[in-house]
Amino acid sequence: MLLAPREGALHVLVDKPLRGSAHLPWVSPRGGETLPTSARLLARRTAGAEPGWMEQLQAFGDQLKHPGSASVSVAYVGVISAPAADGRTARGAAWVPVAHAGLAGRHAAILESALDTMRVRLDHAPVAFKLLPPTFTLSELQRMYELLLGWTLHKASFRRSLQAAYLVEPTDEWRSEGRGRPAQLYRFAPRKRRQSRRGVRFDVLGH
Amino acid sequence: MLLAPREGALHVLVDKPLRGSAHLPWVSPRGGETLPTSARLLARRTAGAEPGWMEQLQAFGDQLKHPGSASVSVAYVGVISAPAADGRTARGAAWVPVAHAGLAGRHAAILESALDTMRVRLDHAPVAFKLLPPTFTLSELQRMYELLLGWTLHKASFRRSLQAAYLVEPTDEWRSEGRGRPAQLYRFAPRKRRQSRRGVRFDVLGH
DNA sequence: GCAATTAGTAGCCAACTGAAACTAAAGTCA
DNA sequence: TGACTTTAGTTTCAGTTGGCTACTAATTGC
Repeated sequence: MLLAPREGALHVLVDKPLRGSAHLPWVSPRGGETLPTSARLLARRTAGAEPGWMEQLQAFGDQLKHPGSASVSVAYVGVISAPAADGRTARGAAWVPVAHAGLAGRHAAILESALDTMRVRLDHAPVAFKLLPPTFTLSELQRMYELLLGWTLHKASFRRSLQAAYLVEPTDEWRSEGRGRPAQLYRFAPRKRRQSRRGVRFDVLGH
Repeated sequence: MLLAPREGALHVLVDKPLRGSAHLPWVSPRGGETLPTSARLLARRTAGAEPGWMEQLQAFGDQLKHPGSASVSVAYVGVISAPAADGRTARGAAWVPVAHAGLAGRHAAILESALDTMRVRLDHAPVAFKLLPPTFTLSELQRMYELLLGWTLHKASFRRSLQAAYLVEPTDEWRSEGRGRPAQLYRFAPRKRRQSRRGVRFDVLGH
């Protein structure tokens, strides 16, 4: 499943057949390919670009047909940066906003769970950074996070925790975007720091 | 991969062949079984009991042999409560402490990653509660968390966040364990509450 | 009665977080 | 030129969280 931030909304790449409902792109891997390679090839073929970040989601066991020969689908999520996603997509494939994906029941559930997983991974992998150019303004970074998360963040808090984590460093360049004060450009430059052992977060054990 | 808290330490169930190094139990599913069913059957066969909690970890693509026929291994983690794990294990299978599992390189890496994943899920699924009897003392609950996490927690903080999350409710029973003050028994009774939208946790984006 | 042991609570302090209000630097337009 | 708008970035404050120490409570063993 491929996601891309386009025109201020998160989009998902779907296959729209001439008749029948939309579904997610899939492929049956050829011999000699590893799973991640297959997924990347599928991305390149359907979206015309390689994802900036990609991770395995889950394996689904379809009906197993013969003893010993299991039929398993392995789902991946990938995210493609906006400019790369503007390349040409495969015939029949189209970017649609995740809010109006119009997928059938099962595929809609996969999409929901994929979004949840991607949002959790956002805390652990530099997904947002891979979707931005090498240097970016902090407002761009925040807008990217908000787009991926689907909700808004507070500017001061966002910058404070970013500062505290030593993830970015300022360059000496500034960018003027027309109106408003020019913004300083930053680059992703994480510095190692010891991970503190947190307690248990009972509050997210939601039901 | 099956885990169980036994004698104050987290144990993992390994297959110990007569010669060669230990490895994790595995199975090639029969026709007509779904993936979770296969995993539960494997658990019952090797550990003699069903896990109280089980989730899919990851799929590994081994070398794909023929076009169209992919060979994929799907890894699961499960956790079995202490009494259930004391049943009879399959021939050649044995519970060993995770700290001294003595697995070969690739399997050792899988174990490490499985533990990490399980510890993250601990915040999101009632893993610890499924490993305890229906009623339990708060000290038992804390010890279970510490055992699964592998580090100690602070009593007061633990109880405070547990209280704030409305996850347990007190019964009117008390248990005396020999020496010391008797402990009140609690039961797992999560009450719904709206999930607040947290900001971004840059601090866990470790490298 | 008194020490030892385990359960449970109170309160302090530092760190974190959300919100609002502020300053700063640019463009727009009369 | 100078008020107004827009975006960037900082400061401050108050409320919450989380780790820690120190306390009280109830039981057994001697």
